[in-house]
Amino acid sequence: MQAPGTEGSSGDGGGAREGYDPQRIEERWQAYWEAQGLHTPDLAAAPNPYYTLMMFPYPSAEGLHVGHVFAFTGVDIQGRYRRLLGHDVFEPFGFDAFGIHSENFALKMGTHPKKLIPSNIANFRRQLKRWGLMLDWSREVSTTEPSYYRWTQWIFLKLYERGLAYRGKAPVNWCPACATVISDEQVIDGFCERHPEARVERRDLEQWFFRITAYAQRLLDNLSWIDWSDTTKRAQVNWIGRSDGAELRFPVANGGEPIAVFTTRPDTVYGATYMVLAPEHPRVEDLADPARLEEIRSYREAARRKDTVERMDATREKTGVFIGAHALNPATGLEVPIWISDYVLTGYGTGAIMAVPAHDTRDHEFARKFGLPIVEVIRRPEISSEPGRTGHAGAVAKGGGTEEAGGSKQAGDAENAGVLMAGDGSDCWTGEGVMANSGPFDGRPSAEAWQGIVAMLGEKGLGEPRVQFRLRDWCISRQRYWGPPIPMIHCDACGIVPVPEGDLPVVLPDTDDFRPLGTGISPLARVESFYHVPCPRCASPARRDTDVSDNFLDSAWYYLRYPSAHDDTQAWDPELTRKWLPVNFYIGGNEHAVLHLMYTRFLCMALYDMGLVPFEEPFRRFRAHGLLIKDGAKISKSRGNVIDPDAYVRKHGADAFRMNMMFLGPYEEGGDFRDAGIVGVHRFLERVWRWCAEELPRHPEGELPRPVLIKLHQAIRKIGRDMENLSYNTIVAALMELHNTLRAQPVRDRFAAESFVIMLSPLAPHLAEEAWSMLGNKPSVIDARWPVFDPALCVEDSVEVAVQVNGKMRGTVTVARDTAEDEVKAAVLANEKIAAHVAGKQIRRVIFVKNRLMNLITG
RNA sequence: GCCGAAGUGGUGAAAUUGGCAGACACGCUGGACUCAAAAUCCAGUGGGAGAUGAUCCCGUGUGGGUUCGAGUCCCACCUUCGGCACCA
Repeated sequence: MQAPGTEGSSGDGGGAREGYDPQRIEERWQAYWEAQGLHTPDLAAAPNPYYTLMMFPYPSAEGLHVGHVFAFTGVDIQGRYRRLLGHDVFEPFGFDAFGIHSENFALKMGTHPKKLIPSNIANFRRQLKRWGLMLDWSREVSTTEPSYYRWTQWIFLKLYERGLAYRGKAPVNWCPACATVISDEQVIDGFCERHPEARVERRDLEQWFFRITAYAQRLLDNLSWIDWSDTTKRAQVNWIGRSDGAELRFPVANGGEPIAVFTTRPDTVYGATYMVLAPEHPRVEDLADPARLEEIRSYREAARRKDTVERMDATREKTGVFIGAHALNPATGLEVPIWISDYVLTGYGTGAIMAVPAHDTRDHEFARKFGLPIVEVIRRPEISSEPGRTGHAGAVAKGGGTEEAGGSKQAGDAENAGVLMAGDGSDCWTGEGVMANSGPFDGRPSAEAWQGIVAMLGEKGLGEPRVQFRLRDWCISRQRYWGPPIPMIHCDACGIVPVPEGDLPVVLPDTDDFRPLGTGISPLARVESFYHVPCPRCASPARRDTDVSDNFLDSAWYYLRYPSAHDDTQAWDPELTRKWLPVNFYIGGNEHAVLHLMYTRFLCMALYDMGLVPFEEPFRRFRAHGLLIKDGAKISKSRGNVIDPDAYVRKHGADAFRMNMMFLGPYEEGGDFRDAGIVGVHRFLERVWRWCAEELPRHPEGELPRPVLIKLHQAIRKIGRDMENLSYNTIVAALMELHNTLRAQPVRDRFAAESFVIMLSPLAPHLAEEAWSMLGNKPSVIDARWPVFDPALCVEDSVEVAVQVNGKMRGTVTVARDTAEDEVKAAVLANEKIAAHVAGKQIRRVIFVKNRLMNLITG
């Protein structure tokens, strides 16, 4: 194909419209890029690999929305910038087409998802091409292709071999709207991530889990060195939730195994006046007084029925039942009653706690309600010793006073007995202090006693330090249809048997009967031809697992597949993987901080441990882009504030649309989408076009004045720096500023014009390509090199020095750069207006910052 | 409650180490061109005072502080947003 050339400027193309015509320019160059294969690197031969990645979407029927344009453009700019720096850039794309979203849509339309996906994908591809993204379409992947999910299943088998996939019965999250179990990460404040109205229920079901908790410490440790957005890392730190504490064991009063608790405050053990077990704790029935069993069982039943929202509500009144048994406080040796209450969670720590009502607000509330003893063991430090805190402490006292009126009398009685009963919540001190009522530890700082107490109990075999993580294992099975079948077979004789690798893929059967019933049994359990299978081990009739795996497993390894997209002998080619991975730069939304991004890191570490990949972190650099909202609300179909990108592209062109997105504000902060600025960007591009098409050709070639040259080199330096920091909004501003300056010059300077066009090209690739040709270059500008600035030309010859008198701005003086203090002072005093401010006063002191400021202090 | 980010003109925003607050745009006002409009171009545009001007005062959420000098640093508070949260 012939290069489109500069017909726009020659004006001889019959019917060519006057002026900047984005539609025509953009479509022409897109066709050229595609025909030339400019976005398809030779992965095996490329000497200088650079892998940029955007989060692949699920191909919905609505098409891509502005949030996608915003996210993808930010990645594309990086890709184009790296290419101009001389890298071989690989920027692939694919489709996350499995999952509940696609399936629900298909159910709504009464069609099979398989039938809907191809047209949706075609529409996505059309949009993405129209936006001018530098995507390598030759290596597109779709997670629903058996050639892809074969390897998803293979990964499942690898994890199983390694003991990282296991089947377990546990209370799991059941979303009634999804009609399947979901993972902890998909539960947001007790509601389903996908259905903000659906309260998540707890169900006891046998499920497949991935042992992500085995990697908790490594997932945490590596955060210290990976180059990721801080916000994302912090979200992961919170989610992993490491607590440093101790496991303490409380002997049972009438014999039997001691009860273990986890606590972060072993220093308060002398104040543990009772114990609480989770209602589901396995020892409850053994320990309980048989006379109380009925009451206990009904409490357990009530707790079981509560959904996640209720159970997580920390404000609701404490409930509980005494089980009629006692344990011995391992420090004091005193008998303490054992209760059950649903404020203690099963599945965290040991599912049991020691209750220290004097120093834990929850235990305090519980003790107050049930009249349990409260013993102070840590003296609160004197508030008055900290001057800055008076106001704060006053507010607390006031708040406490209004809450509980009857508290003070009890406190008085208790004090007589040598025990302090707290009058209200403010008397429950949860901070550090000096030990009291704690035997040999009295008088010592609590922070110090912490270790001593653990050591003392350790000697008696009743405790030791322990680290606890909040992170739970990843529940991977889904009772739905549209996903990769879990490659496992259940045999009555052999138990669970993995599908032999050679039999992969386990193909998802075609069926029109895929509606989920919400019974906890997958739709695949209704497809006999699917689940009837001989046991691979003993050949007797067996049954396939009828669940499918979580959609997030599909996306946890897609980045490994792109370079090897066409390899049907292995999931990824080791050679290409070593060469192109880890991904150099990944950009995506922070809503995936603990979902996709955590799962992907876990899986990568596991694959690394198995020797299947040569790195344990998948993404060298990750940046979270901001969330794009509209009128202060999240963009969503249900809110009816969806923005159609195609309409903007039709009206202003892809270049203006891309650039406007980047001009909205800081890329990593996101913000409100508004189209008010797009006309400004459009006007700017129009001026650039006119400059290259009409103005520059009229100007004589010549040298730019030195100040303009300095501006140019400063702009090159700034834009390069901003590219590294993703400060796209200031790049747009800098380009506009530079263009305003260059355009005012009546000469044509080749370096300046080309530098400008090259720096414009990552943001507005089509116009830049057109301009590149109009400047007399051969396409493509993609193959140009980023301009290099001259540091000597980045500093002005003369500078404006700000002049202050007593710290107030009184004017400026212009002097040669690096002029010494005396000379500047002379210039300042020669300035009448400034001199007027010091007239008749003595200059006591002069503050001078070279090239910037002079501040005269008078007496 | 814990952890973190942010608060700047009418609007989106900018501002190396503390050193001329408001770059770049949008919008608005006035002007040029036009029969007229659109488009384009030029000028102005934080608030107040000053007859206009020179000039002066105020101004980066609130209140203090450090400093010759604070949008930037410190302390306290208010508001908004994000993560975690009956996690022991």
